[in-house]
Amino acid sequence: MIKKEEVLAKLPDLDGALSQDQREQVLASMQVRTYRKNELIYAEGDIPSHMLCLISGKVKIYKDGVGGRAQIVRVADAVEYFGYRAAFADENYVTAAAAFETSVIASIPMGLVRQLIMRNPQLGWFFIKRLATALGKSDARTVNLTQKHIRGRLAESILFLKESYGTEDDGRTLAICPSREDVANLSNMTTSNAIRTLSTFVQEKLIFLDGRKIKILDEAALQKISKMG
Amino acid sequence: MIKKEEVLAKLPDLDGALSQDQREQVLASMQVRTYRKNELIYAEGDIPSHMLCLISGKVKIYKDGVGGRAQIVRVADAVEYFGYRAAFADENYVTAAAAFETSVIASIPMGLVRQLIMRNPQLGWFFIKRLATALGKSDARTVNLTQKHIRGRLAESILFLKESYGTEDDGRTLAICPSREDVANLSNMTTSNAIRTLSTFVQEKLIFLDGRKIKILDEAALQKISKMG
DNA sequence: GTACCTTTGTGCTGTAAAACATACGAAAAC
DNA sequence: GTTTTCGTATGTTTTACAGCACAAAGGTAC
Repeated sequence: MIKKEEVLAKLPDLDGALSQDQREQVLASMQVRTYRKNELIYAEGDIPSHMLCLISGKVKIYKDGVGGRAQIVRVADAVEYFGYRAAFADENYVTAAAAFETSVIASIPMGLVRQLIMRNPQLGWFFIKRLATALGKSDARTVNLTQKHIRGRLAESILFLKESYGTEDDGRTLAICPSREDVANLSNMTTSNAIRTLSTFVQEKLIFLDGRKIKILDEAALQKISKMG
Repeated sequence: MIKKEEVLAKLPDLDGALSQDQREQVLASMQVRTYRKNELIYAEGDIPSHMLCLISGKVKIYKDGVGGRAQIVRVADAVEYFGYRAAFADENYVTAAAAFETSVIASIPMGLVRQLIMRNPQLGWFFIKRLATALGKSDARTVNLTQKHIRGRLAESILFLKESYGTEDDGRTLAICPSREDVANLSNMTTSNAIRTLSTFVQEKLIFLDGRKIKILDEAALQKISKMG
């Protein structure tokens, strides 16, 4: 069982935007839950009643496309807010979210978030910045996934995972251990091709694989492959 | 020459968020310019000093990808604000914008926009909603462009153009006349394939072509093709 | 332990779409 | 008025990749 007090210490204060009073309001109405590995956090079509905050763990946000193939569109790392886009756009969720690994997530009623934004322009600015950044990334992703060839997409995904989740102490082994299917869903390819192309990367000494662990051996080369397409 | 007074009448007041005072501030610092067909409005890497408002005309926002192939990521129709994402995200432009056809565009200094948002939460909310909606569309676009086959992508683009720009009085002829290259850049395909696939759509009586004019003959079928992939 | 299932790895085949080639009419440049 | 350029159109070739099929390895249940 996670105690709210423990979360309290970790909860980011939305870019310093909240007053002590508002902060307490948020804490009072906040719920905390733990999700197991691969557990669904919300599904496509769900009503986005709460904003979520990833206290610890890792989360993938994905869309199911044609023929059941999933595409991971975003990921969240601790500590980070997520799951608010649909509510702001006045839509139901068009994506689903699931835990990459065991994750602790706090939820805050969207109604309260809206109230706070209306009283606190700095908080509004916080979300404007986050949304604008995410939109830029999404646009870049659209072009990368459509125009790059399979090797370029895989190289990009590996760098994306390093960027998003960081590395272990050696600075080269990715902090996340995704299944081959997750890699495929990030890179817009079939699992077969993710496995195959990872293998050729190993042969070319670009990466080293140990089960699901991915160690980057030649980042410069990966960047080149990613850039060239 | 366009007079500011004419623009004034058309300028949307940002969802009714502005006070009369703020409105006048905007008008005082606003610049208006006309862009010719295909003229560049801003380029990738430019510094986004101004927010833009499309008073009349049509605009495409696109990214140049691998091998000089462009991908249209968004379009703007009159009257609509655009070109603010990069400034909000504190980045230089990662996209370029050009006029589909002759367009009149007003520009407002981003500094003023930021000031107004900080004083006016409702204005912040206006942009949060717009950004959140755009992000949802961008995510959907990512999946559609990557997973659908060429016919599905083309069908989707035709419906997207109808959605975005509407039709002539007959309710079936698209209000925009894009070049085959524009269609290709919307649909993530080569110009050759855009031409070829448009031709087969004509043969199948789904659409009728008259130069660059596109008339939708069987919207239900197009929707089915778009959905199936 | 055995049985079962999931994940991973590899080879083969068919095909969608890019690349290439070529042609033609219309607009633009001279 | 001629030439050049550009947009459109269509046929052919090549290739990257998805879709199997199948085997091995690792987990989990009993």
